[in-house]
Amino acid sequence: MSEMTSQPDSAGRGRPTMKDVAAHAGVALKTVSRVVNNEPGVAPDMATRVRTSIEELGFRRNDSARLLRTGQTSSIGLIMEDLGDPFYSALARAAEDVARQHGSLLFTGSSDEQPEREREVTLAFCARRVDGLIIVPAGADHRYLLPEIGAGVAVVFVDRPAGLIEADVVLADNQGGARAGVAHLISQGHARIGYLGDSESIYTGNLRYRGYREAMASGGLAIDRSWVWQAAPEITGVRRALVGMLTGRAPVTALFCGNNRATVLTLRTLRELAAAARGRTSADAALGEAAASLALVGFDDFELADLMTPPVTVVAQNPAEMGRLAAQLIFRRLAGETGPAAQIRLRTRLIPRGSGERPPRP
Amino acid sequence: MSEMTSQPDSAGRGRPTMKDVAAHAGVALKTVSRVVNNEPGVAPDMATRVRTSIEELGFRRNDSARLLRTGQTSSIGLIMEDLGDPFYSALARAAEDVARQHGSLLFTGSSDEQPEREREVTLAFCARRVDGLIIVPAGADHRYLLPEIGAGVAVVFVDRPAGLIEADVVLADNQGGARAGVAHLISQGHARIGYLGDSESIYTGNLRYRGYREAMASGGLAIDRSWVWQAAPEITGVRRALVGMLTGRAPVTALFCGNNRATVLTLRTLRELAAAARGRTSADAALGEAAASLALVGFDDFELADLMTPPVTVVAQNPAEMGRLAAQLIFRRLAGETGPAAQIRLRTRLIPRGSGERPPRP
DNA sequence: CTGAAAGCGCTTACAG
DNA sequence: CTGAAAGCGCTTACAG
Repeated sequence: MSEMTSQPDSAGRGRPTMKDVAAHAGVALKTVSRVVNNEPGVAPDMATRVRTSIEELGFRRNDSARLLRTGQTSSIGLIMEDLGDPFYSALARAAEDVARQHGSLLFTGSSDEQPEREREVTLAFCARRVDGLIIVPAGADHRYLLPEIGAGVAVVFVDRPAGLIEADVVLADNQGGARAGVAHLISQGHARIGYLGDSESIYTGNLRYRGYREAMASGGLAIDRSWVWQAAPEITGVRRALVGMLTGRAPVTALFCGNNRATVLTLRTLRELAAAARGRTSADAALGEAAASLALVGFDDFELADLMTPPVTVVAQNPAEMGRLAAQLIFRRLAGETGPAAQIRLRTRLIPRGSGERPPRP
Repeated sequence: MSEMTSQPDSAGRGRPTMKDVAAHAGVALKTVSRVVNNEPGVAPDMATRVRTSIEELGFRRNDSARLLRTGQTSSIGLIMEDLGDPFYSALARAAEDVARQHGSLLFTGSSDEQPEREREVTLAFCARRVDGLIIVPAGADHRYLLPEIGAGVAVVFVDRPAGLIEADVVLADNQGGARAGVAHLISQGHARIGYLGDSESIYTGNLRYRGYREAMASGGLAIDRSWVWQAAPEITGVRRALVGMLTGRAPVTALFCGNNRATVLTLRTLRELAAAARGRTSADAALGEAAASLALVGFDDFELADLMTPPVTVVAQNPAEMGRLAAQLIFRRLAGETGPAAQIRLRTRLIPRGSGERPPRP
């Protein structure tokens, strides 16, 4: 009275196994395995019998058990700063597609930029014996991965390189991109150009700032220290920074933003400053005018940049391409490729839309 | 010469197992298991010996093997339309956080709105014996999940209900939200209000369109069929729809957009129409003016809505809250809760920002 | 406190 | 073509 229904014996416990199917069909377990895996050499009538039992019992192979025996798990793990951030979710989606093409499933986890959490999530993936790891690192020391790599786990870093270990990495051309963005502003006639971006302790922040300085130097332009603001972008800091840059002894006429968040917060603040200027003191009015006419180029493209007023000129990265390449590197390694650690550097693309083509205010 | 190094014996194969640790430490395998799992009742010196061996061999427990024995996998699967879409990635991130709190890992997969792919990804998760599934359904028939549910897999649907099976579901108040959005436009004096959204064959598209009709009926307003456009939003269709609505015998003065993409495409098109009007025929100019003054309310909030010109009034859902609640339902079920299928309906929130408060053009 | 045996659900390697 | 045995790396249940 329990073999003819697809419901399991008791509350949730005990799904049918190959053993159950074998008993039901009156064959050996191995025969069931052959049918399930489409292995050749099973008599047609026997195969039919097994398939019928599978159907009746509602059997579905337990891949976890299979993979334990096989040694592979057909899964990879992706660790990034925040799955909820459009940059990373685009990257994740692309990685997912490559994984699927290779019959792999994708675990995703967020580190919130905390090294400890990166490590915790990564090791949890390793405990499940993922075949590969794609890591957007938060930490600076990845030696904890050495045993994993030694055991054959394929590891690829994205957006920032690994710390203290050799590993494949997919990067954007941070320095070159920033240089091009700032050079673009210079070519529009700007000489007083500010920089607002991440702290130099962050890999990308460091390189983009360098790009800014290089471009200024190439243009023969000095940098006033009141023009530079480097910290994790949040609204209060950005506001203070902008007011400082726009009202100092040598107010900037253009600004380069080091990342996505910095750009968006800047846009919000500029609009606020411009609005606050109406019907106020002449100092406010001057600040408002400066805010309203500031030229702007941002690192990272973002949705709706083209619908801003004016549309925002950006130096675009391609997160999907980064995710795709990283995943492809994983599967190339898993397929046996043994060359030295690869370093892929993706070109950035300057997209002029309006905000970066404004002339300097007289 | 192979026991003192943390490198495995041969190329990638063979990580140290509990058996290896036991041999190395000269204890029984079970003792190693006790130490690894912090079970009580191990003599301190023995525990130390085992820990030393673990360290030296670089042992890390294989959770897959453990979970095979335990019957749980401490993982859940999330299937949605597109992990790369901000709406879904916000949902995914929230689900990830809840999973982490419960010691679970998260598999993510995209269906691209294809029923077959939804099924394929979902069943792949089931083959790994995930403990639970969070599904944003693409298909309309989920009976294929019956064996899984019978076997104890917790299943929760999000954004749209399950098809042909009973299951927990977390929904937004689609109809009420749309009704409120349209009523808001009516309260601003609009009488000719268009609707641009998904086809009625889509669950949310159907309900939002109903909300639109209800609000119009409540306001005693008739709907001209030239005001309604229902299809998957893409730029060409949206453009044709808008030109039609703005130039017909009874041009609309306001528009309600049924979702995120519709809103964004509309904004893009309106700007284009307004720009094209300058220095053209008088017909173009009239169209441009109508486009430039159109009042707009959109279903779904989106980043930078506040920076549009004018800022966009929306009926906001809360994807993170949806993901959080869905994951919580999963773990409540896994904890033994056996009540009937829950249906959670989340309120939407009207956020006036400017575009929805414009008066009708005379 | 410690351990030898059986088993989770499959596949691998080997007989018939 | 079919199957009985061993084993993947752990935990469970039971002895000492």
